[in-house]
Amino acid sequence: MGRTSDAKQRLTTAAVDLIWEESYGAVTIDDICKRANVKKGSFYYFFSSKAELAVVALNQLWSENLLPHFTAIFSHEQPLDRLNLYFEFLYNIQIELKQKHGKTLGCPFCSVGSEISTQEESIRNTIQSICDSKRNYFKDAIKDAVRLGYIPKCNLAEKTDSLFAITDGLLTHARITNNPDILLQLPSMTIDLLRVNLVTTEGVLV
Amino acid sequence: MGRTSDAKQRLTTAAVDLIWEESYGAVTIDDICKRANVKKGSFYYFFSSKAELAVVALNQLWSENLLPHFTAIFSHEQPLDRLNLYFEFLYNIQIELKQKHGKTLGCPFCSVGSEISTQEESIRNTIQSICDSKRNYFKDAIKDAVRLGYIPKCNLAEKTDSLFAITDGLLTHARITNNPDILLQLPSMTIDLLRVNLVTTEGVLV
DNA sequence: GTAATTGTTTACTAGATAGTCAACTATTAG
DNA sequence: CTAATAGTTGACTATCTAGTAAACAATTAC
Repeated sequence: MGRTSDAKQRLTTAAVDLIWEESYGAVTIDDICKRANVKKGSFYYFFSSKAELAVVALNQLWSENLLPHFTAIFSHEQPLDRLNLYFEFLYNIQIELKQKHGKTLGCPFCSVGSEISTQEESIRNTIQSICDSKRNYFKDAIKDAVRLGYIPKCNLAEKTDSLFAITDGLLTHARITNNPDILLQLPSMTIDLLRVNLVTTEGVLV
Repeated sequence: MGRTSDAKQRLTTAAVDLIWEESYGAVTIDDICKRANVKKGSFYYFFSSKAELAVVALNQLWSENLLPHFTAIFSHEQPLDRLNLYFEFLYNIQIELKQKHGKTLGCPFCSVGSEISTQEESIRNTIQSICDSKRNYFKDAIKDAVRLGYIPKCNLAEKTDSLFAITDGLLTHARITNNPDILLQLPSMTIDLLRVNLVTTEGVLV
């Protein structure tokens, strides 16, 4: 009962948009309110601080906007196909964002995480747990690729870390250089990084 | 002639310290002045804005604090040794910073670049050119490793990008997880990434 | 010494920003 | 209808922040 509203939703959407495009520190509560068409009094009705909003917004970006794609992509049977589809997905996002904003925005979790990890522990924890979720999709794909003989046996944790690091590193460089095209190298980089057995998988890879 | 002072130097040092530890956006001109023991009037005598100071500070961090180490490390004859020495150097920096601040600070160029690349073009350009310089040390090492037969022929630009991305990606994750130890995987990751011919280089590596 | 140059200090303004509060509005259960 | 609940609004305060300006202090060339 009581009055209903989607103001809270508008605030989280506005927060993600603005923070992804600019940065956590550059965006003020007033900015977010203006973008969401919400008065500041209402902001404080729903959230007690920018950090609290950011935690909700980042979790929502992950679970509502990205997780469904991860679920779909990483449910493919061929583990190396999963990775290539994921790389394509990443690239398409960056192209879309660049068309919209004129800027390559990279990964919001990386950008925000790198920005405020030393300051806002609540946001750091949020991002760390999102990273863990992503990491597991990589890990399972690599595990399956080993099991199916596409790549040699290896230190699973280390391979996962390197795959994760190379994607986030490239996304960061894409943002810094405002150039999404370096992401196109990901499939080929991954073949080397995972020491993919090209003979065995000639038919599987593109 | 005229009065002499090292206030400008104190300001750039303070700026690097604070921005590396926190973020560009979280640090105010007042913060930098306080840390440097410089009054704000003097700040504006030397710089016209925080962005201008940041450009000078980042360039100085690179050319005075880091470049000498790069020059020393990457002048080694064995290209794979150069990389391993560099990884060790990176790790030692992060350990030192963690002992000092209790936090793993990662790469300042990545953090700041990721934070403000969509906003302050002058800083973006500064960081991009520093990245290019770093990239060339990697590139030369890889080129030499190919020439000396330690790694197979490859797309040099792509290999350089992946090596650069994996180091910066790991540094970013180290900051986000406040854990420098993942950097210890870099030598082993690089062996896979470069498809190092272990038979040929058995004596060279480690 | 003194004039020119270089750097310092203090006090100031204007505007941005976070955060509060009390009055108001809409919705629904009963 | 009405009372409880859920959300909205606008005006307000206090503080922070960027940026300015004019007087002052130190250094050196002459």
